[in-house]
Amino acid sequence: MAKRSLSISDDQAIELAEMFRLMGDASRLKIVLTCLSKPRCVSDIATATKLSPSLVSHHLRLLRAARMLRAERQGKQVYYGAADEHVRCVIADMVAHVRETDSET
Amino acid sequence: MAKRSLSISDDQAIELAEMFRLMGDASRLKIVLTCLSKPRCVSDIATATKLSPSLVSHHLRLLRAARMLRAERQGKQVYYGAADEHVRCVIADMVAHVRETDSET
DNA sequence: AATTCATATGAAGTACTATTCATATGTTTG
DNA sequence: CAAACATATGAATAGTACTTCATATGAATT
Repeated sequence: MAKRSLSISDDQAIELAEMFRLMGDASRLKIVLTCLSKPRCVSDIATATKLSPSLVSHHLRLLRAARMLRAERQGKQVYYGAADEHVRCVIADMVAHVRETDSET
Repeated sequence: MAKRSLSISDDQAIELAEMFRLMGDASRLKIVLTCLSKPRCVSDIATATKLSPSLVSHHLRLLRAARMLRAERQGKQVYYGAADEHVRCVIADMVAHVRETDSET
């Protein structure tokens, strides 16, 4: 494996930052984590995160627009889950990494 | 290794989100990436990122406060680098992951 | 010690974003 | 079809954050 280069273009930086920015809000982060392991409907996400359904819906729209989450209607409910396996992995890994770092000290 | 649980406390979510938030700005992300592989002085970071020294300094203060970067004075210059090996790894991995995802499509 | 270079700090303005409340859309059930 | 439920959307507000410009601090050199 070659030495990792960390230089990126301006466009890449902006795109990358956008993904981080979405995770950079506690409400959104909790929402993402809630429906990452398995799809969850909006009201369940709201209950689990203790956020209002309206607020959850607003955030879900952003996460959906960024292709991080994917929506699927089932009757009255709409289920949200990771957009794809890769997204799931990336996010799970990021969280795991940061939690490791956090629990050291 | 047990099945990864992704549930986190409110405090953890806030702390985690704070780290993501810092990476969620293109200017800051570029700054971090610039001085991650080896310590760089402020003016070099400014040149590399095409940002004003003043702006770079402002952002460096935030990154330093969050213990992501570490400052060391050498004469007139102040060199900034990863606060520790773990931080370097976490950030490099996050970037690598996201770049993989990005280059697929 | 005065000047010059490098970095830091402070104030100000502009823009953005999270949240709430009210309302609308869409779906099922009686 | 009406009522009830789930989700989505829109407007308004309040708090925050990025950036710039001016200025200050700190270090080296002559």
